[in-house]
Amino acid sequence: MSVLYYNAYIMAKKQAYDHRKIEKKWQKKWEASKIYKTDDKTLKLGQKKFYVLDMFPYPSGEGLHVGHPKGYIATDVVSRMKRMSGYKVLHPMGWDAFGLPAEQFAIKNKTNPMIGVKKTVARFKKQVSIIGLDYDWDREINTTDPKYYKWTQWTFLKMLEAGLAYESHEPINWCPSCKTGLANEDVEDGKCERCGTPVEKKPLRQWVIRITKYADRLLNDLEALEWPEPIKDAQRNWIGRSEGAEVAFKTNAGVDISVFTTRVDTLFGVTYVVIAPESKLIAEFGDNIKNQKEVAEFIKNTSKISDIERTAVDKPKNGLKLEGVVAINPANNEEVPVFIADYVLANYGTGAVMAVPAHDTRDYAFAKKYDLPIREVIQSENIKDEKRGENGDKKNVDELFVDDGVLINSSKFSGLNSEEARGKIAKTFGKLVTKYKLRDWVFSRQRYWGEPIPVIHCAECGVVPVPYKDLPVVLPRVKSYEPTGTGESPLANILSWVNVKCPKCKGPGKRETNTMPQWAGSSWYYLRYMDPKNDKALVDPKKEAFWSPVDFYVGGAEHAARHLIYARFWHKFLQDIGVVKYGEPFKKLQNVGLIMGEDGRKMSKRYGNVVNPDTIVETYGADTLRLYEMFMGPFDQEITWKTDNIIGVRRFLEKVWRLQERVMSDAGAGADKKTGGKKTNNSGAKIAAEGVVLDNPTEILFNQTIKKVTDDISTLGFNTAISQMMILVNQLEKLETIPKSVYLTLIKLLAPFAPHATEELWMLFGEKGSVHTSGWPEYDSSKLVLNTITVMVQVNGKVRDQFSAELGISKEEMEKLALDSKYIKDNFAGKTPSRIIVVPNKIVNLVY
RNA sequence: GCCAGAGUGAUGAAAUGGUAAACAUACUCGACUCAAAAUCGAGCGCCGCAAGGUUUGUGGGUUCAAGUCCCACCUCUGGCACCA
Repeated sequence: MSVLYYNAYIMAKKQAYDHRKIEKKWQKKWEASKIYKTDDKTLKLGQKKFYVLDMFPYPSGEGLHVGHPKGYIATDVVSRMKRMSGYKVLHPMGWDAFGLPAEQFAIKNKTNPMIGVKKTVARFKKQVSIIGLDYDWDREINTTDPKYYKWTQWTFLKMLEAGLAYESHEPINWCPSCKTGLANEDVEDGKCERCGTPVEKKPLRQWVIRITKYADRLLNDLEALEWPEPIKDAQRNWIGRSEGAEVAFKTNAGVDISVFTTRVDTLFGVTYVVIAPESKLIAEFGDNIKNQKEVAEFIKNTSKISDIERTAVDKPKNGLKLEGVVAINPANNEEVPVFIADYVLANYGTGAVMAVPAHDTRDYAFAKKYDLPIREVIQSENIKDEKRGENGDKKNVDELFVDDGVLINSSKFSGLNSEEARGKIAKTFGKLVTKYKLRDWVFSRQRYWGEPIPVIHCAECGVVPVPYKDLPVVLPRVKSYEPTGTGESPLANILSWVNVKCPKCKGPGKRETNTMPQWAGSSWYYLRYMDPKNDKALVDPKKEAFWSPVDFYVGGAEHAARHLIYARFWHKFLQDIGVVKYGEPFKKLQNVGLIMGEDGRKMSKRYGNVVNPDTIVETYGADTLRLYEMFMGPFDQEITWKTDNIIGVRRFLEKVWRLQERVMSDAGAGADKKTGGKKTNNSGAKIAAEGVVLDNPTEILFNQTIKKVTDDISTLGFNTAISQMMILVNQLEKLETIPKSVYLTLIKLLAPFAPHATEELWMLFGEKGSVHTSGWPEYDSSKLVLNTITVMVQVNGKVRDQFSAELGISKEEMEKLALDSKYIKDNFAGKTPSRIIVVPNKIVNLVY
């Protein structure tokens, strides 16, 4: 049915469920009565608390599409259910608003980004509000608020004090289009994550955070987290721990080349050594290098090509021999040549590798290209000698074998397997070490719209932190937000801001003009919600102790290796300096599956497939939108939006609405308080006096529904929770009368999903207060199974017949009834089964 | 290449090793209606008029019993990737 048509239909049904009136009314009332406000005047440790958090959004100018609120609705359902269950609930919302999108908007419109952010926040908030989410808006935060970023800067200074923040001049990832340096995490496939431009290497002074110091803790503490395994794996992968060995190769230049390898068992197979073109060793070799000119040229050419070209896997490896330099393999004292090559990375391991072409794909390709010797030192345990030349001569063997195996040609280590050999060889010729792929966090951006890094450069004193009392260092207004592209941020042009006195010597100083990356503010925002107005501390320790950790965190999987790593790191640092108690910020994490456009592509303006939630709310209602997004499919799964399918949950809500006409007082409940004036007829009064009870099958279904909805919300099986309620409603529809207590229980179960309609019905039945602060229903565990059961008769595991019986029927009785069944009599008369398996109350399997 | 996840009707999907396809959409037929919509009723994996048979990516295995557990393979999705 078309949206237009449905509109007309709604208009015609004035008597019926009118979501427009109901939803606006209750949103206003809730706002006025502040029923969702989190009261933290009294916080007792041990009190039932639940902190449920959405990854806060970046309020972009485009506004919401229908996919954005999916996660918010889920946390809303959980938060409402927990509130009804008697928990003290914290469910806040805020804005992550520093960074490029807001800045680009500012450049385009020549307005201060603060103004742009205000506008987009207002729009965003309005869109979120009409969905009826139960946020405590008194706790709203914004990362661009100086009162907020004061504490982001404060933490940076603490890191500086702790030696975790340092200045570096190493070449970093540089996006020539965004004109800023990027962290490793901001580079995807060698391209800028933001704009897709291939990233270049650029030597630049920058602030870097020593996140690598936390690598092992970040890795080990993953174990205890209730996070989806794929996300944990992504983090493990990103941290990339490898156990290996460092071995020093002496050179004729008097400088050792230290190499890192995970395959020290192949040490006897080294036929050359390769160092990264950026390696400092090259300078240290000095005049020993005879082909200086070519080397300089090679280095220059390598630095020019972008990372994306350089790291393409199938790209031929380029290298150059350092003439005049030889390294000595400590294992056999053999002299081997030294190369520089683009396939060796300067910032991993030691920036130098020992090349074993017989047992490493890259070394093999390089050796083939430059015609270098290949020496086999590992043999497969399975394959015998068949692949090798006559007389055991392995000199010209060019077979590539990369697995573990048995050592050959390795003096006294020959015959050991790879694993044993690694330990022994490392001990003899080097040392065991652990390396991580994780890189230190490049923390400077040469852009305007970010938190100023609170340090002052003084010619006399060097880097001087801004005194804590002078925080925040407020981002000044500028005329132009354009990045300069020179490696300086636009802030450098505001001399009145830049030029300050050195806090130490009172001499002339200059403010740092780099700003922090977008991920800074979001690394600790969940702590600020606990205590949003505190000007004396990042968070009050008592409040932190009460609310931490976040019990349930919901957001997109794309943050696996960025926000979620940065936040964990930041938190651990705050733990180390005593600001927070626990080592992990987010106890349980759940990913939202994306909602795709009807054409199966990502929802985007570009494809014209964006569905706006406002339209859906206007046409079908917020409650319907909420139910639909929860009913679509498994929560964490990517799913295609289909406006046509919304009608199903809308029909369900209307059925629930209409059921109110059949509601009667329960047995013994006395006169009905009022059912909205609808049930005052004679028959109704009579039944009310006598009371209504459910028949056994419905009563069982009713209790099963309470159980299933309760369980499913906890395990995020929202879709099955809703279908269970649909089953109950379909059953209740068949009844003449419904006990009021049953109906009100249904309303409560539905309340987290459809808060407006249920609140209206709650009121219509004259119940006190709000359904959302009423208690969560409990089920009668003695009434979960039917008295009469259906037993299946199987032959060799295939269902052939069935019979009904009383619950609790004995095994013997079941067996007898099965043998008496028609199918068995017709087909197996007179035959005795070789085996009979009886599953109590369920199945009899006869094996013939 | 490495790591992880997923393959079930026309569609979204459901199923503690125990009746596969619940719930919902679409579709077909019927009731109501001058008519349409809404609503209600019936049907709806595949083969078959029916009785019945058969079905969870492919092939094997474990089990009385497999969508579910194990092995191999195919396909798709996501993450990582010259990380030594």
